[in-house]
Amino acid sequence: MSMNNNYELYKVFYWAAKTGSLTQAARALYLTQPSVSYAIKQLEDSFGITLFYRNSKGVSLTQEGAVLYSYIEQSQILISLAEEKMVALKNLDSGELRIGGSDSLFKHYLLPYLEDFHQQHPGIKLYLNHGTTPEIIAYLKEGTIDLGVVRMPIADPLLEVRESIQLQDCFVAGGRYAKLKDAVLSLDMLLQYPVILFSRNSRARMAITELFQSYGYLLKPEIEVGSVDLLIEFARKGLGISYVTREFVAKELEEGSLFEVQLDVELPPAHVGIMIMRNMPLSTAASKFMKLVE
Amino acid sequence: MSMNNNYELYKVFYWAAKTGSLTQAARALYLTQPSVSYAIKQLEDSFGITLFYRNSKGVSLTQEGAVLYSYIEQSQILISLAEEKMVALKNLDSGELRIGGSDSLFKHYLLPYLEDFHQQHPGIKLYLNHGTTPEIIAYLKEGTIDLGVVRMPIADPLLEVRESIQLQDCFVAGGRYAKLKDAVLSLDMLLQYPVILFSRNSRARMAITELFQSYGYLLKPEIEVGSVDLLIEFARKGLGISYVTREFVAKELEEGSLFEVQLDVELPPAHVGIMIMRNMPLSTAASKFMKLVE
DNA sequence: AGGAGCTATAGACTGTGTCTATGAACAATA
DNA sequence: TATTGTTCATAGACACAGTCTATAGCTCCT
Repeated sequence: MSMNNNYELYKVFYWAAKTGSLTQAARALYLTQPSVSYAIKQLEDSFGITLFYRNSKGVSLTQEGAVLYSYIEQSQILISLAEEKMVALKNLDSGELRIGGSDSLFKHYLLPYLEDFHQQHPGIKLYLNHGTTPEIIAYLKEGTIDLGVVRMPIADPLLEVRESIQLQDCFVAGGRYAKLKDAVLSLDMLLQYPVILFSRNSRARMAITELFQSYGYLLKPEIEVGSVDLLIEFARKGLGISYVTREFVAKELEEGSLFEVQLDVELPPAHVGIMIMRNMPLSTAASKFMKLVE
Repeated sequence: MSMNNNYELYKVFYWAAKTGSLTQAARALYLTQPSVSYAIKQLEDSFGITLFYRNSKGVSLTQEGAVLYSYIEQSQILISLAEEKMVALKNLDSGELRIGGSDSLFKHYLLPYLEDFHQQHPGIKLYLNHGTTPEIIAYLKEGTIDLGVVRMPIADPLLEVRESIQLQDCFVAGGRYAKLKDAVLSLDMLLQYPVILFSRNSRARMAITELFQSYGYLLKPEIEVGSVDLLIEFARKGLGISYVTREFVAKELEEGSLFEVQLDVELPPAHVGIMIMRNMPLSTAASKFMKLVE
């Protein structure tokens, strides 16, 4: 009558109808037979409708019981699927991981971790979202990505930033400037050469510009490019001296197609930070990935 | 972790997700906010997964919470539909009523009740199943019909029979035998005339044959037909004297197209019984119909 | 007749899901 | 920067709903 049913009763009803036996339903639900009997009675009383015929070999649905079952069966199946799905999400057999960052960080820093993670959890879909630092922060705040990988420092009260590895930016040149290989340049000497920098809105660009400024110099690039690859490529071709992250040109430095230009001042180190939303729980996949990186 | 959830928790989850607020969910469920908070926490703990982001203006689903919701929403909608349907069944706004009986009983006895019932409950589908008494009993036992309307007596321990109206069978003839109108015949006198009987397996036929037998006569029909309508039609056309239920030829007797042949013995009355399965609950529609007939 | 199923009922107990009261965090006012 | 009104979380107390065990009644089968 009251129609304010405990949904638990439907679970009992489902198993009673499915097995055709209150005793078997009790076994399936880890209950005793009287409990099941009681639950079914409750459900019947609440509707004012008899749902089962009771006979000596079990129970069978009445006309009305069969109607109810046609709905409840679907409903219970959905719940079972939901529970399976949640286990899968928990076990990282399924789900998604959405990361924001710059192309270069993806390629030179995150790639090995991503490969590792993907191998461990092939069921997790990876979404890599690249953009500038402000864009990444915006994505994070609107929930489009789970975490962002950017250069420090980040000072946003809504964000929690975990410092990761330290990178060292430096100036590199190719064979055309081989004479500089063993020299130690001052900043103003460097400015005699064409400099290639990353585009204006990058944090590395801002950092080095400020450094020159603090010594009273104006750093004005000859060439400005939009990707680390081009930065490397142009330096190798001898178009100028590129300001890049040393770790990102490790291969080129080793094989000798690029060499580092020594300076008489120390360049500031760059820290990579992993940003997440403060006070917001991470998805299982995201927190697992964070652990992997640490 | 345990995955042995009380399904009641999903109801709470559904409303929390739907309204985006634990407080509003509590209102919808007639609970207090802490109860809802507790329920959600339980669900989250059981999965080991955070389902909601909590912020100062309510809650919103996490990635995983949204996955869960996509399943649970459907499930809850189905349950709501089921509950609505049960109310409809209870109120007889929907459902079905399946009755077994002979054509003649449907037409001459049940019809007014059926019309009445259908007018009161237009949502109930009527299924009329005609057959012989043993067939009706079989239908009843296999659950194909809710109740059967047959002639008494019925002696089956599995059946419960409620006696309804009493019918009186009699012999009727048409104009060609007008000379018998005021006569009172004995059984052997009647046997001088062609007799028209209903088919062998009918209970009325069996009853009258036995009566003749008890007086030492053999009743052998000239014509044997399969419907009451034909019984009437043949008598009117003068093909013989028909044995029919008086109540079923009331119209013909009144308009004078048939008259009753008086006998010097009393013919046994026939009782109509409504059969249902003993110890089996009736559907709401069926029990309502039973009341209507009484 | 006896036994082995099934479901229903009675009575006792436990623990879960309630409640109230309060705290803490945040947002939107003044 | 207080003030007020939201939100959700937590603590502690309590009642009763949903369990259990034990038993009875019924039907079917050997």
